[in-house]
Amino acid sequence: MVVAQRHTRQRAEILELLDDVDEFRSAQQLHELLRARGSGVGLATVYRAVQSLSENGDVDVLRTPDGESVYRRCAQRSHHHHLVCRSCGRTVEIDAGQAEAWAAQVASAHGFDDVEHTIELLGTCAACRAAGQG
Amino acid sequence: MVVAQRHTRQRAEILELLDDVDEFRSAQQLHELLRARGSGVGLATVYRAVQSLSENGDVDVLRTPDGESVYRRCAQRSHHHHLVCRSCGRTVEIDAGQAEAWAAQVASAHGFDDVEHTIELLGTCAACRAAGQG
DNA sequence: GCTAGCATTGGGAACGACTCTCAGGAAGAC
DNA sequence: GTCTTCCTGAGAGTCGTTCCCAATGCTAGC
Repeated sequence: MVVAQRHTRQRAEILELLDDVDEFRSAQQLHELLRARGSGVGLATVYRAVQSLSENGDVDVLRTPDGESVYRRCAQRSHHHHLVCRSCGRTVEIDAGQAEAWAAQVASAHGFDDVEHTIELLGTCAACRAAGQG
Repeated sequence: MVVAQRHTRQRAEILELLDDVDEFRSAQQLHELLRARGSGVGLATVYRAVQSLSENGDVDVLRTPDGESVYRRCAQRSHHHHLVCRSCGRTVEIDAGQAEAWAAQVASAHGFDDVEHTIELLGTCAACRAAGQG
């Protein structure tokens, strides 16, 4: 049976916040932002929400180098990858067709099946580079 | 001044263990394996060792989906990627020239500089597939 | 609108990976 | 052998995340 996803104020607030924010944010950051907006949503609830949202494919999850999970509501619901600015967090959604073809080919060359891939790009965007040099 | 890396029994044991093991292992697993071998190396020491080894490029680090860092001594010291069997952990080191060219090109198309990339492949190897089907 | 049933919530405790602290020990220079 | 300095190990601490459970509040049925 399908699990009934109840519509609650908390979940709505979290979704609304995710729509307002363009960068990847951790659950803790989202929690703080909600508090700053005057919402009393609990941390555990934020964790539960982003988890179920990511399971449904409504938000994308990334792992930061220090092991924190960060979440973002992406324009594309289909499979894609991210090019993230290490300085300002600006995120570009990229189609990874070429890299995926490569991944599939490499995998089959080594006799591997059911291959998933992790492909993320981290760089410095033009604006931050200009700001850094100026 | 260059930091002097002292040669200790513990570090030697950890390196030796890493040479014996072909799959990616977490610090905790390495610690257990050392204990099983009768070595009294402490967990903190294992963490310190793998950290400094990975900083020197002597071991490769990966993050498991559940946020654990896993380490492996690779044949190639130069930059490469991994194709890992999700079932038995068998690891193939792959040259990622093509994917890297793609990454660099995508990045520059969006005005990004100094791009690092994370590219890892996870699949089921031929042996495990055969075993699973049999 | 009221009620019952049940998923959701929230606060705090628990958990797991990892790091820090600090006193004792060992490696390397002389 | 002695001395200096770095390394070690046990346990406490940190931090992100999940669990627990009583209270809350959706939702459906009336």
